[in-house]
This record gives sequence, structure tokens and C-alpha cells, in this order.
Amino acid sequence: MPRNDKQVRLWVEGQLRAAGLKVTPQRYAVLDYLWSNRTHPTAEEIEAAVNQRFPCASRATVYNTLHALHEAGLVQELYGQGGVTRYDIKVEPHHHFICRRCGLIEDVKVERLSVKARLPLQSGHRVEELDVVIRGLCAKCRKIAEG
Amino acid sequence: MPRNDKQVRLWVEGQLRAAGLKVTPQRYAVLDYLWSNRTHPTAEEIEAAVNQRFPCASRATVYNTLHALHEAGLVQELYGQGGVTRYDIKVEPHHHFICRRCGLIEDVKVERLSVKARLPLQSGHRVEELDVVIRGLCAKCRKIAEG
DNA sequence: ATAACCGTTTAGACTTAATCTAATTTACGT
DNA sequence: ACGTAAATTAGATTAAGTCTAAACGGTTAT
Repeated sequence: MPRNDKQVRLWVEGQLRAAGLKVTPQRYAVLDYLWSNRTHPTAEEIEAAVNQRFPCASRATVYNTLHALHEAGLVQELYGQGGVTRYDIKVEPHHHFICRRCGLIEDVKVERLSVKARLPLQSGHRVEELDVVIRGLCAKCRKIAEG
Repeated sequence: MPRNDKQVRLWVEGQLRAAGLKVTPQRYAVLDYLWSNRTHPTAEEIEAAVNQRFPCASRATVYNTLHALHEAGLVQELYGQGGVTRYDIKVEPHHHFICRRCGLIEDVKVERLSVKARLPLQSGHRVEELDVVIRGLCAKCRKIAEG
């Protein structure tokens, strides 16, 4: 696990290469941003962030990159109410809590939630990942809703 | 659990009233359709289906109704790739398998997948539901992908 | 050097799921 | 029946995400 800037650079570049992707400034910027910001950003937020210092990535490229990273298993896509996809770097497995009122997303450590499956689930289907989303009201919205 | 048409009618009306919703033809049609078709339809598919015999529900009403039914806990919303929400009547708890290639959605019986949580997950958050989505490739797409 | 090559990026048009609005209609308790 | 709050409507609007065809870049061969 990288500890300083140089190590992060090497880690990001290594991950891209390992996924069979050329290391371009745009891809580097997106993956580096996701490494540093575990805030479940939208594609739009990522685009704005990586272009803040100086424009380098178009919208199409941000989407292309995110799809490639997802395909490569480096990034998780989070689908929720409103049809806006959020992105999350896959460093260690975890689940998510999503508030149905304000949209807050919080990580849930796997230790708190044990999932036991009897595989195979359906004949012939290949299970690749298991997304668990806990939905409800966050503390803040709970207070508002309960009055 | 309703067994014939009359019982279904009474069940649907009862569910609507219990949720504090007036029984309108549009709402009746939507909930009845979801009762009879456990195919995880989109709002568009539902709109087309309930208007097939004779037009009765506008798009806005279909969405309003689905939101109301979801709010009331009668219907589950399924969010996936593509940003198209799918709807599923909540009759008995189950999970879902979704093929990342063709989008196939299949129910997974809870017996096959047990989720155990250590509550409370986060201080103050109210847990309302737990969505488990198994993602991967269905048998068909698996064959195509593996060549 | 130069050329050819293939994957990547780009701007901007396009698609479409879902929302919004303001006027009209309807369900249902009294 | 009546009154009213709730529900419905058509159509305009929004915005997330995709598509397209041209340009770019870096690699390898000549």
C-alpha cells in the first residue's frame, strides 16, 4: 500500500499497466483522484476535479476511463436513486450505507456484515461480485423525519 | 395470498388503502400489473402495459404511483447499469442476480444467501432495507464471453 | 528521418430516463 | 349530492450518459 506521493504514482501506473491500459495523463489523473478521494464521486465531479488545475480530460474520456477501470476490476460502480452512477476505488472490500433522503453514502466494513452464499446460485451463471447496499435514513435525516 | 381475480382485486385495493393511497384506476392498474408480472419491468414497460387495453395512465402518473408504492414499502426499486430503474413487487424477500452483459435479472431465494449484520451499523443511522445484488455473467453470456 | 499504425482523446451533437408545471379532473368523507 | 384535498395530465424541460468522426500521440518498421 503506497505511503507517499512517489509510491502512489508508481502504484497508479502499475495498476493501469496491469489492467492492460496505456498510462495517459487523463487515466492517471482519474485513478489518482479516486485513490485520494474516497467520497464516491460522480463522473461529473471527477471530471471537474481532474480539470481544476488545467483542463486535460473531456467528458467522453472520463467516462471511457471509468468504464475501463471498472472493466479491469479496479473501480466499483454504485447505482442509486436518481440514476447517477458513483465511483469507488476498490482497495479493500466493503459494503455501503445509502441514505434514501439525502443520498449520503458511507462505507460499511465487511466485519459488520457477513454474507454466506450457497454456490452456485443459478446453474451456469458466473458470480463475479456481490454488492450489498444498506438503505435507510442517516442520523441527520432521521431526526428531521421523526420531527 | 390471493388465489383468484376477485381476491387479487381486494388484495390490491387493500394494499393501496393500507398505504394511505386513494384507489384510482391508474394505481390499481400499476400495482395489479406488478402483482402479475414479476419480470422487473421498467417504468416505460409498465406504462406501455397498463395502457395497452385502453390508455389510462400518463407517464407522470406511472412515476408518481411507483414512487408512492416504493415509499409505502410495497415495491422495490432496482438500480443498475444504464441508469434505468426497474420495479419489483415486494411479496417475499429475495435477492437478485444481474448479468453485467445482457442485463438479465433473476431472483435469488434468500435460502441461498444469508446476510447477517451486526447492528447498529453506524451510530444513529436507521437501517430500513438490505439490498443484495449478485453481479456476473449469466450462462448465455458466459458462453459468448468465454468463446 | 519518415511513414504507417493503432489505441486514445476530443468537442459537440444526440438520446432518453425522469422531473416539472400549471391547469384539470377525481375519489371519497361528510 | 357536495366540497375539497388529492390525483392526473400533456407537454416542456433537465441532465446523465452515449455516440461520432476527426485529430492526436506514441510506438515500430523502413
